[in-house]
Amino acid sequence: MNKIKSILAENNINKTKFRVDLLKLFYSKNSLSVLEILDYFNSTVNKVTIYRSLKSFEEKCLIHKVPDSKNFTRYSLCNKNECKNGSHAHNHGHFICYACEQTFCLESIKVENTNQLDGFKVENLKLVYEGYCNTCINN
Amino acid sequence: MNKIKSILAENNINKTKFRVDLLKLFYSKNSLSVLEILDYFNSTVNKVTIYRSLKSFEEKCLIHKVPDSKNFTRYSLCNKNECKNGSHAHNHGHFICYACEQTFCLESIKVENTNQLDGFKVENLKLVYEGYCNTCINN
DNA sequence: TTTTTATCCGCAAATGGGTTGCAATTTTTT
DNA sequence: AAAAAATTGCAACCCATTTGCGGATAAAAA
Repeated sequence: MNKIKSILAENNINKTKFRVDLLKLFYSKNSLSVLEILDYFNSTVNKVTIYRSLKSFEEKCLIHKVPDSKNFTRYSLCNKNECKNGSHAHNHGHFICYACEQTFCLESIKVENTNQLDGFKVENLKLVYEGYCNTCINN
Repeated sequence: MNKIKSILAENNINKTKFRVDLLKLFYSKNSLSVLEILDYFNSTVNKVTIYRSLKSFEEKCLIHKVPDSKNFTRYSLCNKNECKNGSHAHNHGHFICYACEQTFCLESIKVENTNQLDGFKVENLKLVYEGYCNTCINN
């Protein structure tokens, strides 16, 4: 997939084998944790490299952090309309599956922080649905 | 405050000086982290004791975990109407202040998971507001 | 109130996600 | 091809949280 390499190039990220494979992987998954990445590459890559690659991708708005069932670091691909110029405004809800522990971005659920709260100045709102995804229900 | 001791007694928790003081402290704060508790007691209590007391309180439905700005462990007093018999159903929203990093339970914001989502079976919904609390705005 | 039993406590050490320093390797630039 | 910049792996570290265990304390039984 040449698209992957051009994305890296556009964002001034070196096209090393690992980073190309990692970005490719993100295009095939809803979200990824460090451990899942480590497993996918069969520990042929150092975890420090993973952390640094994720940080780099995040700074270039390729991926953004998503809530995780265990509060670990987990990322999903950014939506180009939402995240730009190093600023992540992923104003959509998320779904966490109790069974597979996967996190899904709910692009259709737009989060508007219009709510006024007595005693508070609201600047942001986070919406996280939990339950079971269809894949887990039908397995 | 005799109320504190009777609550501990009802829940089969030993009324040690520390646990009485800790529960009392919860009645005077919106929420507490382990570090805040450690500071309050001027490190006269071992942090392991704090972790174990919190765990015990949580199991007895005296306190429940609340979201924290840094993903640390943070607890607030339970609402007797919501949490019972070791099961926590704190179905209300939360507010996290960017400045003081305090978490507030929004008892008035009831969270109903009525939303149907295509491809998912929703069992729970979490709502976290972020911004600035009045105390921080007016200081 | 003494004995017994169940809890609770502190200390030390371990666990585990995430980070940092640094030297070696690879990619990009010139 | 050489120099400059980015990436990698290794070891060590940081820090929140957990676990094992012996000793202390509180509650229950006698």
